[in-house]
Amino acid sequence: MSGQRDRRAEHEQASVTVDLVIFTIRGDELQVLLIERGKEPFAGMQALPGGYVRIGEPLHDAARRELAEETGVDDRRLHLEQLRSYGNPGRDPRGRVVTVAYLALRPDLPTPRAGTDASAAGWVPVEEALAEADSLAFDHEVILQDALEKARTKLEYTTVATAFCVEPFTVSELRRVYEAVWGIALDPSNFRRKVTRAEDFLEATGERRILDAGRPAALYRRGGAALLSPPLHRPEDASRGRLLSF
Amino acid sequence: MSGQRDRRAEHEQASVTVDLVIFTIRGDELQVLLIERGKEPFAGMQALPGGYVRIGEPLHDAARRELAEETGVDDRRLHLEQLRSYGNPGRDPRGRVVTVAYLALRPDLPTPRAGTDASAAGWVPVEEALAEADSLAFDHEVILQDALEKARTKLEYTTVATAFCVEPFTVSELRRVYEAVWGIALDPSNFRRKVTRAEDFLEATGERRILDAGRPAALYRRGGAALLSPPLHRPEDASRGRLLSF
DNA sequence: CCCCCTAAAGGTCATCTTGACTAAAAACTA
DNA sequence: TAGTTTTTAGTCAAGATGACCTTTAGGGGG
Repeated sequence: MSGQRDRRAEHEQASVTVDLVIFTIRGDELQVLLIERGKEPFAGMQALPGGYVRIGEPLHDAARRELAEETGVDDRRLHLEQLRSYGNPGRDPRGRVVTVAYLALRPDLPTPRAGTDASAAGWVPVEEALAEADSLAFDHEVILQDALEKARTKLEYTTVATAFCVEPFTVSELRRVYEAVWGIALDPSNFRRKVTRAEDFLEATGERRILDAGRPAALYRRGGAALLSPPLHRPEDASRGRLLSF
Repeated sequence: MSGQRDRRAEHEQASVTVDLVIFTIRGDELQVLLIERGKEPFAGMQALPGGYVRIGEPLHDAARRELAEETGVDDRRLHLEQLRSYGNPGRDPRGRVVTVAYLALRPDLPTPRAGTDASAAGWVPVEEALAEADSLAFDHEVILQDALEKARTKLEYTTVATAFCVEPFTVSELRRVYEAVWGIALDPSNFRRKVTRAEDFLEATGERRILDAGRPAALYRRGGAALLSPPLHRPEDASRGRLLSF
C-alpha cells in the first residue's frame, strides 16, 4: 500500500485466497481441473481449486502449494504464473474475499494423485465448463474465461505450449496443443516450418518415434527461448473471445 | 476463494490496497506520477499513489477513485487496467498488505490538479525513478519496473499508445510516444506507413496542423481498433528488460 | 513380397510485411 | 529566392506467411 490516509473506518480487512486454473491437454482437448465443493456456499457446485493464503506465505508460494496439493505434482517445470486478481464485493457471500488467480499449465501425466484436497477433483473439458452457464461457483466462470484467453494469447508469442508436452515430444504433439487451445486446425507443414525454424524453440534430440501409422516422427526437447518472434499468428476465427463451437 | 478448508488458524486477514502506476509523456520522455510519503513507514521517500480499498468497493473502482484523486482527471477515456498483485509478507512493515497494482496512461494535460491527496505529487522521469536504487518506498520499484515492461509490450500489439495523445494528434506525436516508451528512435517513414495502414488504428480528420517548422502535419483521431495485427515490432535493443541508458 | 495407407517432412509460389533508403512536398526563415 | 525542416510518398530486397503439392518412411493386408 502507500496512500497516506489511514482512517480505519473507511477500509476493511479481507481474506486473501489463491485460485488456480490448471490446464492440460487430454484427448486432444483442453481440460481444466475442477473440484466439487463440499460445503456452502455453492455446495455441490464445481469450482477452481484454491485456498487461503497462509500467514506469512508469499502469494506465489501459496499457489505452488495448492498446485502440488491438487495435482500431486510439485515439478518446478510446471508453468505457473499470476493471472490477475478478483475482489468484487459480493463475489463470496461469506465476506470480503480477494483472490489472486494463477494460471498453471501441465502435461497430462498419469496423475500420480497424492493430493489431500483432491477429494472430488477431476478434469473437465474447458468447452464444457464454460458452456453450462452458472455451473461454476463464485465468479470462477469469469476467471476461467480470462485464463483461457490468456493461455490462447500466450501461445502466440511465447513458447509455453511446450509446458503441455512430455519430453521428448514430436512436432505434431506440439501442434495438437495449439489446435486444442485455439480450437482450430492448423496446417501441419506450415506449423512445422514455423516452430522448427524459430530460434531455440525446439531442440532436436536426434531420436525418432514410431507410431501406429505414418512416417516416424523426429523427437524434440524444449529449447532455451521463452519468447517467439515473430509470433505465431492465430487465425481470426478464434482470435477474439470464444471458440467457434462455444 | 474456493478451497474447502476453513481453519481460522491457518490464514489471516489482510489489508487490501490499490497502487497506481500513472504514466504520461512530458518533453518526449516517459514520466510517472510519484508522491512523497508524509509518514512512516518510508516517510520522506517517494511512492506510487494509492490507498486502501474501501468497504464494499470494487477493486477497479478504487483504482479509478485514486486516479481521479491524484490527477484530478476522471475522464473515462483514460486508460486504466490491472497490472498484477503484490502480496509478499514483509512488503509493508505494518502488517500483511496485499496490493493490486493498476497501470494508467494519460496525456500530459495542463494538469487541472484538483486532487485531495496530491500534496507532494509530481511527475518524475521513469528512467530517473528506476536509476536511483531504493529511492522508492515498499516494493514500488518492482511494480514500476513491471509496469514499464507491460506498457512497452502493450504498445506492440495494441493501440493504447493513443491514450498518451490529446486528440487530434499527428503521426509524429504518436511516434514520439513509442520512442519515449521504448527509449529508441524509429524511422518516421516506416512508422507512418505502419500506423496509417493498420485498420482502424487512426482516423483522419482531414485537418492539418502547422508547426514551427516543416511541412504541415495531418491530424488524426483514435480509430475503433483496440488490437494491432500484425503487431508493431519493437527493435531488439529495447526488446528485453531495460532501456539501453538504464 | 508388393501395394496401399498414413502421417511426417520437405518444397514451391504468390502475397504481405518490413527495414533501409531516397526523394518529393509544403510550410517557414534569412 | 535559396536554405531548413518536417511530413509524406516511393523503391527495393529480404523475410515471413498461407495454400498446396510431393516425397519419405514406417506398418499392414493381400
